[in-house]
Amino acid sequence: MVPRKLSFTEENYLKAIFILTEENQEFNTSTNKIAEKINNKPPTVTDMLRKLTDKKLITYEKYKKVQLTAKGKQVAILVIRKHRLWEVFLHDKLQFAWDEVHEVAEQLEHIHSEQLILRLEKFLGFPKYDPHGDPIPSAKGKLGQVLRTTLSEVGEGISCHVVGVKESSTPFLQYLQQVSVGIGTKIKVIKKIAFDQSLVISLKKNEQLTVSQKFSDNVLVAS
Amino acid sequence: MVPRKLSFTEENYLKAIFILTEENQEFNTSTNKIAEKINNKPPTVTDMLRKLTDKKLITYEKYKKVQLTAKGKQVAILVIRKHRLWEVFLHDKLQFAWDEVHEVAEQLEHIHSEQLILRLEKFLGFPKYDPHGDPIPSAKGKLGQVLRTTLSEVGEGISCHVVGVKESSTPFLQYLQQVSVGIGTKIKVIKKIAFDQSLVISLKKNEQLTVSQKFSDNVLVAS
DNA sequence: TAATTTAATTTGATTATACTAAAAATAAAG
DNA sequence: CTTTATTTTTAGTATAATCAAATTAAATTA
Repeated sequence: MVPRKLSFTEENYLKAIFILTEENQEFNTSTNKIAEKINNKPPTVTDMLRKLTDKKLITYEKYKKVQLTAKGKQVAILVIRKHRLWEVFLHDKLQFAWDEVHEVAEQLEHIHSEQLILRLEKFLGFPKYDPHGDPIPSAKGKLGQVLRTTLSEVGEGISCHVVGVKESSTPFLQYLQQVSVGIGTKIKVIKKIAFDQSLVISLKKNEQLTVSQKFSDNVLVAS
Repeated sequence: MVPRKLSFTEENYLKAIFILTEENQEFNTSTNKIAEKINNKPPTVTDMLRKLTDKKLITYEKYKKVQLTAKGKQVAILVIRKHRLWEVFLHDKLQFAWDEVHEVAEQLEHIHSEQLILRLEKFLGFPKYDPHGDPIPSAKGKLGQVLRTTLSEVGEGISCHVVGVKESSTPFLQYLQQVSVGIGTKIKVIKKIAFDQSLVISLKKNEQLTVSQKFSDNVLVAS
């Protein structure tokens, strides 16, 4: 079913191709985009594309676009599944801050062991989302919907909880910490100021806070 | 202090050299022994020994013996620390069987993140031994004493608990499972048969079992 | 559509990790 | 203390992943 074990590098290419096609809502992508994503030079990518084509993980002809095959897509999704489950582990169990989980998960996602991931998933209580609010694919490779919007799109009187941020600059993350907003924080939108799209929100009972549009545009929430 | 990040391969060589010198209670080891340990051919080892010498991780001159430097030893011990902590995680938290932890830990031991290991150790409650009964080195690289003997050395009337096995062949491990002996199993030595060194042992109350010398020589216990 | 710009590939090297076959050094045996 | 056997290294290749420089194909612009 799943092909023989792939190298870290091969897995990273497949993941990059998957992410590039997903985030641009397209079926395919190109050599240079992949090169930039992976921090490699285009000639390196060309070589790898040949190799992945031979292994039937992508479809590709030279000077043309790159597309994942069903098999390649499955591998990519499973790598993403591993990445996100490890992120949950690092955040929930080891108390890694939300913005520290990625780098380590980049390494952990390449550990080869189906059992490990099945058991990890169970240990974590079958989480549906990672600490950034991205959905965790199922063991069968089914990728859930992204159930989130920006805080700015939430209507008056509606409650939601924080699942991630769009921007991850240090000043923004520090500001969030300062006002005690993090993953899981419940927020109720009290009022929308029509003038500048500021929001009056309540965190806990009796605690209100006014935030700018720039703030609410960069906080990702789910209901 | 610690040199720049080493490759998986380099770390594996250092670990192999460390284990070979430790288990033979010597200061040094040889090309062929290393080759056998890591399932490579001698010429491959020679090349790597050159490289590790350049990096001042070992001392070595051609046709002579191999010895770890202080630096090399430290790296080796930290790899072993990571390996054993991951084994505890796999066994205690993910319910991996005792004989399934090794393979996955072989991969996990090469994840580079000091924070990860410090937090993992805390999460696991600062364990002193791995599921095989081997001591877990401290963050500073201090390696504890091995507090164990073989079951065959336990005197009549004395109780102990299983911390590991010497042999790990499938038939032996299956036999252990069959008689419900695993990590943590409490054993009391009832009688020693002088004739052939068989042991009569009790597991739970009212449950006695007679085992051969070959068996008791291969079960590791601590009091 | 011809000229130019951009994208992608080819060519030729490089580093890391392996191997086989042959040679050399050391150790063991007589 | 030679001869033989063992251990280890050299020499020459191989694969995977990477790059810079030069070339070719495709896309864009005039």
